[in-house]
Amino acid sequence: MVELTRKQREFARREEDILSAALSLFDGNDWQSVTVAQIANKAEIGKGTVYKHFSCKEEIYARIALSHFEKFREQWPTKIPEDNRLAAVEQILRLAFQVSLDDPVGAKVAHFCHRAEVRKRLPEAVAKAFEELEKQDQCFFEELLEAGMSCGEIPRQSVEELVIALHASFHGTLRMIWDGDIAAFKGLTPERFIEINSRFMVAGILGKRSH
Amino acid sequence: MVELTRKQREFARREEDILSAALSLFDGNDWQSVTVAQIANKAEIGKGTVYKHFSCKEEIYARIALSHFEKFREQWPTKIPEDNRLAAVEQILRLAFQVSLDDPVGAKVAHFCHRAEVRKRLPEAVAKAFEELEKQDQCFFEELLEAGMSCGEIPRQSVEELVIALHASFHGTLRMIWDGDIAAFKGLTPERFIEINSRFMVAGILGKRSH
DNA sequence: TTTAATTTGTGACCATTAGTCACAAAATGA
DNA sequence: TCATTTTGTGACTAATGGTCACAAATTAAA
Repeated sequence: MVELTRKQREFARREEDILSAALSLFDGNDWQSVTVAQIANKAEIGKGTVYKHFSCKEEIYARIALSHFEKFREQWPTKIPEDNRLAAVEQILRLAFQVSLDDPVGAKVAHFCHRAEVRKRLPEAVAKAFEELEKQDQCFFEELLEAGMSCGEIPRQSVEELVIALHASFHGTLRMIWDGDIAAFKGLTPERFIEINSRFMVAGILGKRSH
Repeated sequence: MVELTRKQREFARREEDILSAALSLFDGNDWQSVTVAQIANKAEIGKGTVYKHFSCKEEIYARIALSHFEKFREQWPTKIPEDNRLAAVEQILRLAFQVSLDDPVGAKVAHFCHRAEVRKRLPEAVAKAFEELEKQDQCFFEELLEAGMSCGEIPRQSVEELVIALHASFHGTLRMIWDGDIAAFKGLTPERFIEINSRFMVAGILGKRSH
């Protein structure tokens, strides 16, 4: 009985070893070119062993992404101020950006996992977990915006459309960072880039709609 | 003399054949998984011949991307109305989106070529051509926004920061389309997605800035 | 204890694919 | 007619994701 547990524990620990080896190797700029063999090497195990834990390379990505989402979830505010929903929206936006800056590897891998082609390759259960997490976040955000509009803090507009637009802006910001696009703007740091876009997003929420 | 020209013409025509074969194969969703062998096959030539025209696969991408930029450039407005710069900004924004919808393959390939990793692999001359085109577009856009602020149509703010934020929103919008991210929003067409984001971007230009 | 069954680890091996190269074919020029 | 240059080609190489037959270790049964 004790032996069985020990064996299971060691198996679980090996899985952690693989994930942390992957994490450390993904730290560079061209993380996508890290090979399974390199990960196995770093974790000091055979390549075949990796596939005893993960069905494919994408599942390693997915596990790192889910762990990133969890970090995000841990810092999610439990209580929303009743008197200033706009500030709450801005707070969550900035929190999301901050978490991405704090865990850059997890964030860029997570964003990579958004791609339809990647998702297709994931095991059913993992893909489901992704969808669930996203849906929850989105619902929460929608309710918050709705509440803000009800009490007049945010101009009345389609909540669904606003969420969609904020999504695009958010994704665009992070993807430009992870893909090295912001290098085109000389001397622009990720921090300042995020600051600029956070403010733009708030302006977009408050701005006059055409049509 | 005539013979030489004919040979050169045929060589050039073969290059076009390769590019158009690539274009037609990239039409599917997983265009990145199209192989050089498939392209050669479609163009009815040997694989080695492809490399007589292009130094690497990325250069094929780059050529398609440049041709896409050209299409964009052709429709670029020659004259900006002096009395309504905001409308002109919106017009160019929508033009950029429209060109991307009209030439989806070119657009997604062009966006892929933005990635730093891809650029690194391009021949010097091609990379230079990219940078040049982008710089020109950006300068033009900056001047337009500056003019709009001067005559009070657009709230006074940092032009540089505004351009950066619009970039992020624009990139995010298109990337979400090309990467299949908008499938998460049930029934959302690319057209409507773009419409929503165009309006959000205008709202962001006009909206109240915090700080 | 001994033996069978199950779990876990492994690297040689397979399939695929970007890119190379020695050579073939064709055109050009002397 | 023959040499030189240009262009075309597919077999070959290297790299990499993934598989599998087998080895080692653990557990269960006899």
